[in-house]
Amino acid sequence: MSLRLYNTLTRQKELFQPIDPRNVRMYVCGPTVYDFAHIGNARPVIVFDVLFRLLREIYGAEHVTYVRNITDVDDKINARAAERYPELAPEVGIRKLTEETAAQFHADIAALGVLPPTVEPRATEHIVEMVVLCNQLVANGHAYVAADHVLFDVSSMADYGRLSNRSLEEMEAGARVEVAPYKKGPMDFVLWKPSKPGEPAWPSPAGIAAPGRPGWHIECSAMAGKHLGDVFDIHGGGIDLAFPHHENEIAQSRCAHGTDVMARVWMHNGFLQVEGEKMSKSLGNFITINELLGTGTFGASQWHGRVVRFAMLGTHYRQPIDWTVDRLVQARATLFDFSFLHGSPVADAPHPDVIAALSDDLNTPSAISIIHGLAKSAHRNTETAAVLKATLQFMGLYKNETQDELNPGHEARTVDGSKVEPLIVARLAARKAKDFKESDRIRDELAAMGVTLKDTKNKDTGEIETTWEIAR
RNA sequence: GGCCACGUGGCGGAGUGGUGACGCAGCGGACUGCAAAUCCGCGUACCCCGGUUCAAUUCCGGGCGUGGCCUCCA
Repeated sequence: MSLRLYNTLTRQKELFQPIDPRNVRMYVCGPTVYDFAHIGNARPVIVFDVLFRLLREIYGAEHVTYVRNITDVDDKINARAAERYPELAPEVGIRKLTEETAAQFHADIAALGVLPPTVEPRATEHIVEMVVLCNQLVANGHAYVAADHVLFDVSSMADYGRLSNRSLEEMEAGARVEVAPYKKGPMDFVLWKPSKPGEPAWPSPAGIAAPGRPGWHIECSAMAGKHLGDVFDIHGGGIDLAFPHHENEIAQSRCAHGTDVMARVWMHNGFLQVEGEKMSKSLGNFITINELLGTGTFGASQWHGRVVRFAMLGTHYRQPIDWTVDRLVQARATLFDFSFLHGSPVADAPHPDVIAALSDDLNTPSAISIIHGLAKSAHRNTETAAVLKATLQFMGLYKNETQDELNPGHEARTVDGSKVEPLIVARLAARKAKDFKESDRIRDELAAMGVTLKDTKNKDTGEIETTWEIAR
């Protein structure tokens, strides 16, 4: 099985060859924990969860290390904590906010069928590593100290801009931001900055007396380096992070460690729109995972996590995706169709064709197409049904839910089975007597109770047997 | 202004230099007393204009449209 992945660094699909097949290493930028995660945040989490699962399948679960960080030091966090917990000391309020937000994030993505990563490091637990990086970069001439800041000197790096495919001249020409006076070059970026009173502060690197805090990009370099080494296999994130965040991560890590690359393969998922528009708070179409799962505010319905996941994976990860109610409706309908697998046995392994489809740069739509093919024969063939179920489970798309469970908030009428059974018996008797008027009346009566009937002919006895379920 | 994606049938969405995936919806049929479920069948879609080619939706150029980055937004 050969895995091919699109590498942003080379702009083509490449055969994936891990540095060490006994320890395949992947890093994905996780959330900055200051607010509910939104549906755009969910995309990379889901997409790289699929890749994680695929790598585990190919190389063995114990041979994959997946690091997804939590960034818990950031200007937005400070601002939000002060706003929400004005009565608390800043560090207490910040801690409270980041803990709560991280817990919410975990609950949200667990509902989306996302496996926990191997390591989930927090930025605030890696300050020492960040300070070390800063010192290394100053020592080897890639960074300098100015006005109590540590700044990365982009002119010191020959191929800065390689990932996002832009030259320094282009960037400077296009720059629209006022350049801080202490910067040597306009594109130089902050590795470390002094803390204002009330802001989190740590002892600064590079002989700076004033306490300070890290810049935006350094935390990922520090955490990736600590948990995955100077060079690792895959780095993922949203396409909007390619510049400047990933570009700067690369600059810091490579210049500190003296390597040609930071990660061998860089993967970026496409952007997400909502109902054809950019998602933004001002447009009022900003939608969090939590709202989708629990509130019924999007499309006047609550959506099961697997429905959200299925809807997300219906589009290839690099394509733009338009998040619409209709998409969720269709995803839910498909999952309803698969719920005939409820209670059926599970095979040990997913279907190889699905692994093959995913191995072609995570072609989830193609994988789903193969799944539909399996579903066709699974209606008659219990072995195929078991493989289908294993395949769906492998992709995190189905875990033995009933239709009711897949339809949260849709107050399923509780139906008293003991009342249904006698009516079914009576209807069968009426049918046998060819009293179809009576049998239809009973079916209507059951329908009014919210019960849908299915008649099947028993292959062995030739008898008609009736099963029932609660109507959708 | 610079850089970069995307534009496929009513909808969603793969893919390919030449036999038009797949799903939803729709239509027809089988089965059924009727339903439901299931099964079978049905769609000459590739933004526009040029170019390359025996052949382009697929390659190249231009245009139009949508979106992203260059503003610590995944």
